[in-house]
Amino acid sequence: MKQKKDLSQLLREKGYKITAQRKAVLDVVEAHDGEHLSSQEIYDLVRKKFPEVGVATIYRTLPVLEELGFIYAVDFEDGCTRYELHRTGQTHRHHHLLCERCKKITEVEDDLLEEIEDKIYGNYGFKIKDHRVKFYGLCKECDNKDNKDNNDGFDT
Amino acid sequence: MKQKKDLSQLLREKGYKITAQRKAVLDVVEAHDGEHLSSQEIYDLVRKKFPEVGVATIYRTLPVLEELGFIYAVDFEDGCTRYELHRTGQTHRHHHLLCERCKKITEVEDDLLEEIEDKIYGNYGFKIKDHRVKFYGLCKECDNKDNKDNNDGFDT
DNA sequence: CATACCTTGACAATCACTTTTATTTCAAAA
DNA sequence: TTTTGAAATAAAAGTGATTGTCAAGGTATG
Ligand SMILES: [Mn+2]
Ligand SMILES: [Mn+2]
Ligand SMILES: [Zn+2]
Ligand SMILES: [Zn+2]
Repeated sequence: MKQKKDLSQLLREKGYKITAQRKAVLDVVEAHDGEHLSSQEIYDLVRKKFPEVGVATIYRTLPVLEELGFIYAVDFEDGCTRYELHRTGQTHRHHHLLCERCKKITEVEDDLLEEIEDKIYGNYGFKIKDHRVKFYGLCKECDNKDNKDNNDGFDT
Repeated sequence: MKQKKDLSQLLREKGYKITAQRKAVLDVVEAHDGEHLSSQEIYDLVRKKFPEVGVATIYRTLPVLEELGFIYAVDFEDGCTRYELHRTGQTHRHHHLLCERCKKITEVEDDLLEEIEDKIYGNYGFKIKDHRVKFYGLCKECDNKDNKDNNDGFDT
């Protein structure tokens, strides 16, 4: 109820029309803050409230919401585009930790990249506006499990 | 002629068979070091030397070469998987700078992330093994062009 | 309300990639 | 060498996500 009236406003500003479908799609993504829903999952969720909506509408709406800055597309290389809420205040995309074992995804809100981005500007003259960062490895739980399993010192 | 005999060796070690198709695919990626070829582009290049090869073979071979550590898959969100040579000595994936204006892709060989990865291990207990990092912005040339175009101080 | 233009739903089409099937090749054993 | 069975291949059909088409319906103004 805080970002909702901005949708109408922003749609209008960009010359888009205000429709129930567009609101419904945003509602779903907002209701699932913290998750990374696929287009199909969003479609299924929208249909619960709005059974007659078409898939194409979902696929057309998501890029519009992204353009307006309400959502971000994310890619976890699982064969489909996923979306997450762009939380107000977030200036850059947050990073993701992907556990190779249990597939859990953890969000890292700290940006941590300013220094690197300065170095890159110095070395390449490339002016960075945003980034996509994924870290692959083992989450705390999976790492602990590993260490318990082979706690003999074979490290060669 | 330096990594080529390793292919046979590694294929054997992993229980894969040594085939002309697999060699031909690696040859193509090696011959295009510095580029980011799509599966289809690789297919077309392999066919020049090996006209009877099938697409499916290309799609099956690329993940095998990736598993063996010869190539990396990269994703520039243009609807297809691209591959690049895994240069010997490279321990982590290098980063890419993507210019939003001219679409040029620049490689950053410096890792620069050790410090951040330590912080993440401290804060989340997540043990990082590798990463995918893309920076979006303006390359030096496009940035210079921009600054020349509007060199009046409108910054509000 | 009327007009002009957007947006939508249904569904066909596309696109990258995978699976299937019949056939060939590899390499270990005879 | 020749045999032989598993593994790999080419070609074609299939898959699943996403996009294009188009007639019908909705939205914003006057
Ligand atoms: Mn996230
Ligand atoms: Mn590269
Ligand atoms: Zn885990
Ligand atoms: Zn540029």
